Amino acid sequence: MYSIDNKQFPCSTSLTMKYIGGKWKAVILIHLIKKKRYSELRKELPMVTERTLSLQLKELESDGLITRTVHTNKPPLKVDYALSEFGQTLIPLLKGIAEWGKEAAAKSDQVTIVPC
Amino acid sequence: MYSIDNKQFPCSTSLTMKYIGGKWKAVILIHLIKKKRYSELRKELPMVTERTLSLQLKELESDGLITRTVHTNKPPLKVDYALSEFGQTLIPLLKGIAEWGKEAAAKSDQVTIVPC
DNA sequence: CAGGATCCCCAAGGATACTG
DNA sequence: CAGTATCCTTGGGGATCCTG
Repeated sequence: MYSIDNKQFPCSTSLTMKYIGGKWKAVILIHLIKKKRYSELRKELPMVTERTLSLQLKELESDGLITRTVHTNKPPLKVDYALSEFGQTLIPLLKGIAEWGKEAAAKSDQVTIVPC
Repeated sequence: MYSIDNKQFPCSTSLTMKYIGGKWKAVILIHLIKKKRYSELRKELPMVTERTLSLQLKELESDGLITRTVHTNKPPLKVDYALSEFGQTLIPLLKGIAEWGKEAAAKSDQVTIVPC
């Protein structure tokens, strides 16, 4: 049994899901395997709304998975996001998740592949 | 871009999360690596409420990840749940998720390990 | 025994407009 | 450029009781 900030997680699986669960966290993390500007991230993830993206980034940062670096403080701002050392330990898992999705799409007849 | 039942998934990662995301799906799946009776599952997962467990099991079944087998139709019923062939392809990933959680708990100073 | 039915609530997430 | 602020919707999940 694990606990973070007085919230309980009954097993290691649920603990991992606290970090990468939710609708977009894993997607954002996998895009941050390469360090990226906020605006680049937005362009790559148009399906995630501004508000949600920035909330998720904050959570990921406070969870210690990513780092946020501000390069100028006079507008226009430049902000980089990247995986922290801790976040980098997730890379194999993230790649596994993406890979399984691809294979599942190929196998399952419930999934259809559509052009963007 | 993928689509299931008219819902859009922009990348393979989000597709995987559709299957194992949510608060309990991965936890339930990992417990079903060994075939199990409904009542056994309930005992092992006391933190998941009845309603949620049965809803999640239904979803997992309709997603094709698990199979449900009824052994008697006169009460008392006996029902087994197990990973389907498709669901079994998730096993390495599920183990990876559980494993990362353990290591994260050991490393992170935000996580505390508490007795049940 | 293995769930379904009901009621409820909160938090995740969406849309849009605005700002240091 | 990189976010906040505000408002709103929805559905995931909890608690409890009931049933084939």
